[in-house]
Amino acid sequence: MTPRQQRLEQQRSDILQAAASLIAQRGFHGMSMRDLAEATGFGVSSLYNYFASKEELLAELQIRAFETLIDAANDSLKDTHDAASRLYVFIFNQVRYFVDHADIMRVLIHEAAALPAEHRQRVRTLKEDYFRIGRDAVAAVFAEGCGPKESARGTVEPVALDRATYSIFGMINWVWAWYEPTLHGTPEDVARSIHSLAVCGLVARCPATPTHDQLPGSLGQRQVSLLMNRPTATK
Amino acid sequence: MTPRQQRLEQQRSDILQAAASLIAQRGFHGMSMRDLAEATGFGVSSLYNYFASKEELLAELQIRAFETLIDAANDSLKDTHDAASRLYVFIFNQVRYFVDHADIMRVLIHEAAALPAEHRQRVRTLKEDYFRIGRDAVAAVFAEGCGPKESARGTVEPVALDRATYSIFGMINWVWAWYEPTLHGTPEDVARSIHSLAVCGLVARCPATPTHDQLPGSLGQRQVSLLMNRPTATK
DNA sequence: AATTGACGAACGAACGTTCGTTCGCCAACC
DNA sequence: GGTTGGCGAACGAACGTTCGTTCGTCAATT
Repeated sequence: MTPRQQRLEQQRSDILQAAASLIAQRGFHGMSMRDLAEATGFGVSSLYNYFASKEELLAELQIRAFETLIDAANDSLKDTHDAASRLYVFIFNQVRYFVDHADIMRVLIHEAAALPAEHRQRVRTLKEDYFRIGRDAVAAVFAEGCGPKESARGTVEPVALDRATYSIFGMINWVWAWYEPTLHGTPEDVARSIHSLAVCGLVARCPATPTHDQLPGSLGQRQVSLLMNRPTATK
Repeated sequence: MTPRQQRLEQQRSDILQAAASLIAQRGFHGMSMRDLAEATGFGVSSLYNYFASKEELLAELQIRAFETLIDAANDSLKDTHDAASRLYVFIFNQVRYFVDHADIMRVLIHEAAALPAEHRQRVRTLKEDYFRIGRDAVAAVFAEGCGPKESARGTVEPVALDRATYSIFGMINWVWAWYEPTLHGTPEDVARSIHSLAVCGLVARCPATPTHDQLPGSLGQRQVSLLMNRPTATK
């Protein structure tokens, strides 16, 4: 990659990052290209040297973010094998992504509908891929059970599995709406709370569940790449 | 209330309902007053006979909706006393509201930031009221435990309680993003899945928890008033 | 019972502003 | 010296809002 292309790519990333921040605050329709120009230091028209249109910009933002998130999840999961821990890793991966890139995550959650029809399908596919990863992790916990042998095993009704998976996604995704580092503990605390709720609920004591001490709590050491660096760019 | 005022109130409600639908689809900034005029059959300028501005309209929409939701929750809870059932009732109340008024709920979740500063405080207060209702229900389950006596009782760390409550809200609030009646079962199914996850988690068996058969499953018979009827107007 | 007049409710047209986007031109770099 | 990346100016369209006006309705006055 020539330095020329590198510079271009860097500035595309900067613009996307600024756009994410503005869109997170005001919504896609609430951000104007003039706002974005001011935030990036470019002139309005210069932005069109990097993105064909405002909608293309949104599409690229969402696609990159989802791909980064999916890759990070796969990467985190590849060394963990027992069901409960895998679920924790999955949860923590996304919570961490949230905390590091709150703006982007907010855009991902809010502005799917603002995409032009052509790009919507691509994002939907990515979203389904991501959902499947989460659902597999949930299904494994379901199937394995947490108790020694007395707990129920086997398959679950698919619809119920979907509902449970969506609910767990809900816990994670909702983090953007409330999490304040100074008030609500570390990202690890949040991930543990969610994981504990998902596996054991509010009240149950689930003896065979790995204590959270045993879980890969320092997962965060491998820093997720800056949002906009595609996986190929990080190695 | 004169028929004159009644008619006016009715049309205000109609406009708000139409606005909710449009805002749910396109976001607040994505809906123009011309869109709203077309959807309601009014001329653009006539809308200003009912609302002072676009922002006032959003504020009124959110305030009415929250008040309706809070009243419905309090109403549903007043006859239920054991902790687990109260949590179920709370969950189901909101899930039902979701299913009946998906548009409004979506606006409630997405467009809080689009409010002018003056109205934001009012909505925030309502939101905090509602949060407290949910947190009390969660705290009671926490404190009471579900098992006979071997389960832990007593108070929980407040921060952990908040995290758990927010997570449960997350499950409920995320319903808007995925629930499709033809795919995912009845609203009762959804509420039961969430309640089960909240109380018992994915795998634990929690003997003393009331089976869902015993829970007020037919809560839905008392239909929540149409969104826009303020509590004072329903009696 | 007919006339009047005040008023609520609707409208189309137009306001000034801001929107996303395009164009032509200029400076800097290979 | 051509290519790239930058800009201000300008575009038509759409934005939220206001304005002057009209047209029923209905109570009070004749």
